[in-house]
Amino acid sequence: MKKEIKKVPVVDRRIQRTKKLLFDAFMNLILEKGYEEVTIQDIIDKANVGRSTFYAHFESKEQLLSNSHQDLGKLLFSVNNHSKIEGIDFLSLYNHAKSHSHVAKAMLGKKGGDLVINHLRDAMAYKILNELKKKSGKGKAELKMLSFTAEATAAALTRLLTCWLDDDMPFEPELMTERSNQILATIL
Amino acid sequence: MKKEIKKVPVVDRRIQRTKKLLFDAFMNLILEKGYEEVTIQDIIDKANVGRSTFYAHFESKEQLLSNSHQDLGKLLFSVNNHSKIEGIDFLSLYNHAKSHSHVAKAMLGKKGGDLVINHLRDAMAYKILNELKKKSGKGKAELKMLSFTAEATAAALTRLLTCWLDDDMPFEPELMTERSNQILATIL
DNA sequence: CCGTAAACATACATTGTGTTCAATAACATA
DNA sequence: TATGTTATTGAACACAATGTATGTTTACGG
Repeated sequence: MKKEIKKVPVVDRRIQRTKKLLFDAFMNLILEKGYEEVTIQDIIDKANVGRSTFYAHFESKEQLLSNSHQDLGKLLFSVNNHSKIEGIDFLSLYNHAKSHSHVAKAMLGKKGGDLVINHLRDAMAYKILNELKKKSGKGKAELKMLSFTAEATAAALTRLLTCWLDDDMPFEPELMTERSNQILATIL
Repeated sequence: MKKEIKKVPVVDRRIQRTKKLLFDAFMNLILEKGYEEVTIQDIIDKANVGRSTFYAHFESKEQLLSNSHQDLGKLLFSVNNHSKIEGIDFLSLYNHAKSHSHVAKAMLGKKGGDLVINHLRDAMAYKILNELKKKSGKGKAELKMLSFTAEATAAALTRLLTCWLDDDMPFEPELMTERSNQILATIL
């Protein structure tokens, strides 16, 4: 048999470099002029990358964004091994946001688009609804109002995070976690 | 004296017609393909209005939108003469949304942009913060957290409305008002 | 009916988009 | 280090939307 050992798909360094250049340029441009105003032309200019190179990797700025914000989503609340409660790990969320505040502000701040924010909110709503279902009847109307409640609560929690970021994180993650759990507790 | 009675600045019928054509076309286009996708070209095509005519009245689609959504904002919660509480008149809000559901969905639904939604949320947050200030200390940190709470609550209430619209208003305005006031009560 | 002003068609320069292609440079690996 | 592979480049292209300008036509209000 031939060498089947090296199955690790080593990513070409050029690709890593290009993607990082594009992503960093995008983040900075968002903070400069706001998500909507940033064009692909802006990005490739600032990154100093050929036009065709951009389209070799992404097909839009949305895709360039969502490429890297999936990691965020996962890291934030999908797998929280240490937490016994299977709810949302707000402390990890706030700590992670704080230690990557530059990117976090670009993605979730007021200059950023609503794409990532809404995605985060939707994911939260899904989790919350699951929790709510456990503690309630199964009537059709009741279930619908329950999902509205989940959506509203997720919106509140997301807003709390984005305000905190936009205000340059004036409180410690621990305090924000406490406040978040308070809000969550009022509806559970 | 001459006739000073008719001080009403009668708006040229052509202007009214043009603006209505553009606005209606815009609303329908939003519901068809989503706010971001709609171009000015689309709007003037569907409205069957000359390109230069559009720019004679508006300088962007955002302005075309905000032109008419100010009325909405006012009608919703700025002046509520009949309500004794100087809070937010949710019943008027939901009733108004229901009786103009086509426009309301275009402006606040998931196909609509986040421009109007965020504006509504901000206005709510402002009102809520004022209420909160009355019932709390004036410490600097305390005030800041209070404003976060106001923002979060406003986000929740706004989300409740938009979900209700997107779900084709499955409950009566009275019930939604009750739920809204419940949410508000938990933080006041 | 008439003077005014809105709407019109048209043209134009500008900018961004998305794709193609041959030439070049950087890469992984042997 | 040599070699085959692959990412990147720059240029060109067609296309669509933007925003502005102009002279003409149309419809309004008085």
